[in-house]
Amino acid sequence: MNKPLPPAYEPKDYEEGIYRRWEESGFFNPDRLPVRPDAPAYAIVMPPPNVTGTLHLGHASMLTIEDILIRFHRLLGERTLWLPGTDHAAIATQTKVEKLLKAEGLDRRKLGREAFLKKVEEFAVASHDTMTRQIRKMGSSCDWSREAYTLDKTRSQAVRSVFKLMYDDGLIYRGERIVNWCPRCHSTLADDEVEYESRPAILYTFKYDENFPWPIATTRPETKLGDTAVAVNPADQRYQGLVGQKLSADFLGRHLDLKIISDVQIDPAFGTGAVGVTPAHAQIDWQIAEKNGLPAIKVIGEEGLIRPGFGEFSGLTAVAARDLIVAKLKERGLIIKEEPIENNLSLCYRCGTAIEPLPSKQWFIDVNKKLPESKSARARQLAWRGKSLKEVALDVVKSGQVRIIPERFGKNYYHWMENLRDWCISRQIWFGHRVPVWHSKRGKVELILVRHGQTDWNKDGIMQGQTDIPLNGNGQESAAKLAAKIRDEKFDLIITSPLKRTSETAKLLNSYQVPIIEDDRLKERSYGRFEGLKTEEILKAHPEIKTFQVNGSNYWIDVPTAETYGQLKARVMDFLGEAKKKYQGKKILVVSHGDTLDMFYAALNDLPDEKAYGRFSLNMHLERYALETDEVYVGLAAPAAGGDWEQDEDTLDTWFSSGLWTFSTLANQPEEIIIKDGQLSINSEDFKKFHPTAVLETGYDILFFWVARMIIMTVYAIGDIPFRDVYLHGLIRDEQGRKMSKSLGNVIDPLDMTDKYGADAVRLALVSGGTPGNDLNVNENKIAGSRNLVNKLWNIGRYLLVRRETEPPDNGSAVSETLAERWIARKMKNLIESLTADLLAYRFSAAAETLREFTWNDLADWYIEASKFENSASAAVLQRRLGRDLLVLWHPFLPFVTEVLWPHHRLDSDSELILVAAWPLAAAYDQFLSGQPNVQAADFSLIQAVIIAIRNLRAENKIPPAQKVRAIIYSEKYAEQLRSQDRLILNLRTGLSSLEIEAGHLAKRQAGWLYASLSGLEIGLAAPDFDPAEQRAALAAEISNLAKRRAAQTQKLANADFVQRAPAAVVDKEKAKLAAIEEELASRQKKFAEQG
RNA sequence: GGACGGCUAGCUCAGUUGGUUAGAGCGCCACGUUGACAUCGUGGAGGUCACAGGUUCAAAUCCUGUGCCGUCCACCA
Repeated sequence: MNKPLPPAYEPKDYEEGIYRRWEESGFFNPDRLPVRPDAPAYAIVMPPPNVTGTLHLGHASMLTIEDILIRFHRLLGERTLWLPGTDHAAIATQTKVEKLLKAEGLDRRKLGREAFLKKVEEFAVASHDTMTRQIRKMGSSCDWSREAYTLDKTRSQAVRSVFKLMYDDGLIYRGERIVNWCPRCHSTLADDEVEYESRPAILYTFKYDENFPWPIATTRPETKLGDTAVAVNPADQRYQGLVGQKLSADFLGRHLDLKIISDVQIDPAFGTGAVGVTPAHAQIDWQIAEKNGLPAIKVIGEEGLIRPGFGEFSGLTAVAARDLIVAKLKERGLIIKEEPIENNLSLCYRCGTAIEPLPSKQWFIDVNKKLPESKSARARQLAWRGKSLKEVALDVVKSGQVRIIPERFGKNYYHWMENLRDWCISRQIWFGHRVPVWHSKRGKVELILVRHGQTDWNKDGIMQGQTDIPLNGNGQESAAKLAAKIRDEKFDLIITSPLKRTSETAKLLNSYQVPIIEDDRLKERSYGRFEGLKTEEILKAHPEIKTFQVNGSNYWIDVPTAETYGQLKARVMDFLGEAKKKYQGKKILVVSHGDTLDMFYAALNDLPDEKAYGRFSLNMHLERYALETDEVYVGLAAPAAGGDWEQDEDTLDTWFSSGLWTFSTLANQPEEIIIKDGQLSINSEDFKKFHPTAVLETGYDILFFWVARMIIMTVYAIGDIPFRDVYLHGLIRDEQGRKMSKSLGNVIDPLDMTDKYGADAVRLALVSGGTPGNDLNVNENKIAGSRNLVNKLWNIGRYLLVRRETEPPDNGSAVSETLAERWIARKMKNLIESLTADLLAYRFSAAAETLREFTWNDLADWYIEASKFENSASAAVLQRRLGRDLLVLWHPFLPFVTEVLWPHHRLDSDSELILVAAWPLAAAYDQFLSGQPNVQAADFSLIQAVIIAIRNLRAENKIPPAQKVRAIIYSEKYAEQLRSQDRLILNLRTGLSSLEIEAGHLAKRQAGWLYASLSGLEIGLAAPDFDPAEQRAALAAEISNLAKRRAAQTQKLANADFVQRAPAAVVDKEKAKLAAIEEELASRQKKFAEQG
């Protein structure tokens, strides 16, 4: 402790050791803090950084702000907890690892789920370790004993519990919806995970076919294969009267049934005013389709390729299909216009791949459903009964229970929340929380479909329908052949159409003699009076029958007097519905007919009917399906009932788990998370003490991603708010206000900076100049500037130590003897008060600024300088107090340097570590202010003014610093006061050889002297070499300036409106000002005249 | 298209409910070895508070409009 401190602070020599001492002290842990039993709790949960790599300046800024809050509240004596953690960041991490694998020539599918997850975990662990080291480097005083991870056991328990609760309350459902699909990630994305980028595109105006009445416009011709309607604006004159009609088109060989509908969302001015509606591949179209009961045809599949069933286009990428379609349309002269436009392309926010909107079966959280009545008292207080998640989440902010800082972001929050759609929470990636849903394997029905063999009517092209024709030899033979092939397959049951051709087939296929059930619903489509006729004769006689061709055969859409495809499909759906329930766990062979099986195909593959036509037309092939039953189990673990359950393949959106962060982190064991009375209950001391947390501090960029979701999830699960305040900091940008990014090469690595300038300097730079919600531009210079302040503080500390050793020990007097002491004591008292207020109000930059000003200007430049020339017995006590308090005030900002200095400055009653010192008391300075009440501390500013005036006079008149000069001050009013401080005036860089103070006015300016005037006093400096003309010119300039000010001031006071309407205090102030100006002006004018 | 933010000294930013001659840090200029600190000290220059109207006794501050920069949301079929 006694070894001398080096003249410059070297952060590297101390930081690691200091942090270690803090950690070893245990004081980061609120349980081990020496606080009063009734001390208020103060908790912040750290926004968990993603385990995707390393920390950037944004993290550093977050850590700094939170650490300032935490250290401040710890110094205030509160039971303070800062809970650290990391986020598994499902998609982000998986994408990162996939990239790394790609470099090794591997991909996740080659590895398989388990091996891949192992790789991801390895990566996550490594990056976790790097990051926690970096967090320590910044001096973060978080409680590592409570560290959490969004994917650890306790957090998993929370995730599953909340999922189950929401499922049981009907808030989580599974449904087929249009989702944002990333073909590269092979997963859905939430609405806010989609980014938009303006890209040039071509808007094609074209006709579906030559006969179609109007052209339509699109940038995505390939999706037009799935059009099911044409929409126009209801007000559009051009299409009046057409709405409601049905048209069909032959779009490059594909039959389209298009309904003409109207919708207000259609802009009549865009393109042709008519829009092809593609429900499966556009959000808006999906909504329009829902409103109008239109079918959705899925054209593009999960791989981003055109799905089977679209002829030559199938298997092409969307872009290749587009090119081909455009080329074909051109060939047929159907393209009317091609124009380049700027198109807003939606991209995956993680990998930048173009998003493909497509319908998919996913898990959703219903944000609009009314919540069941809650049993908890707190929940009733929130008045959420009968409200939706969305409404409650709005309510807690609108009512002020959760306060957003800065306030203006509240508006953004409301807007976002009000327009929130159901939240798609399932992802098709592997890394993350697996959806806690198990599907019953036992419940599965295996269906094998097969068509009957040939009959004579088949052979002759005669329409059979429900006419009962037996198999011919050919048919029997092929059935027997197939029977041999499937001889080893054990069916539980065969269900067949009762017609001969099918029941005979069924018998031939029944190698194991299982029961055969006949079912009328499996019969062929009825063709009524056309049965028994040759097909070409029918068509000749009835040209009105619509047909179209698939694979060389005609398919008939509307056949008079016969069963429609719709009716046939209904039979099939009915059969499937019953089979699902009746034949769980069974393997069933279904023997049926061409058209009927086509409808099976459509139903089982979720395809529109026309896509299925002809599927079973040619030979006896088998199609195998597993009928998914709806039997699911939702729970915290796999159901115990044996191995008949399979867990859902999907994982959860990473924000689902981080949405639970404030309370899931306050459980220490999975066992502490319990579902009770339809509410989640966290049975831990931590939860009772620290929830809701005091403040959530994070960047405004994740207000929606995270903050909003935490509010939704917590309000629901706990029936309480997650935090009282939300403090949103701005983003850290480079000096030109650009985002820091690797590609721009403008990234400042916080570690480089801490190495170079120390963590304290980096922290201070990240806080000063920043206001909530506003971005902050940072460059290295700023950090260097902060380092200078740190060094200044270091040297103030050193100087006070030197003083203590050389000065006589204190006399115990706590009453300030000198004016400078009373002045600085008053300043310090005010500082403590304003700093405390600033920190409580999250005004970090203002607080740092105030502190800096006090430290550098008031304390170092004035008080310490003054004290060098004062012989005061009270100095020792005051300086100990000042030194001690200064360090504590700076500690939240500059934890390291203050801790290094602390042992030298702490009082005997203080703790050994500044980490747990007591926040300064403003009242402690009253004792220093109590003596000599007739002298005001403010009078020190007179001395300052005199000193500055002398320095000015010298500098302006170029008197070399080395040249000592005589000085005389004339003053009626202040003579006594000035005399008491003459040592300061003589010594504080004024360069005086002697000082006389005369109680009276300067009678006449002398040649060889320089003069300066202040209100109520005159200063003269002996300058024999100086030209009096210059002095006179300076005086003249001063007079003119004063005269101008007097004129303005007089005018102001002459204004009757001002005098009448302005508050009296303001008017008085202005009057006093005028008087002062006039007095000064008069004295200058007098002098000017005398000199003349 | 909607919303929000910014525009104050060369640069980065303060400026609380309207009320001294609009501030700080960095940078710049000049000078400088007073018992801690050149990562320092002293002094200085530098501003039509984006623009145009308005309200008011009084506007950087409140209102309206415009421009530029930035961000978010919606969305382009």
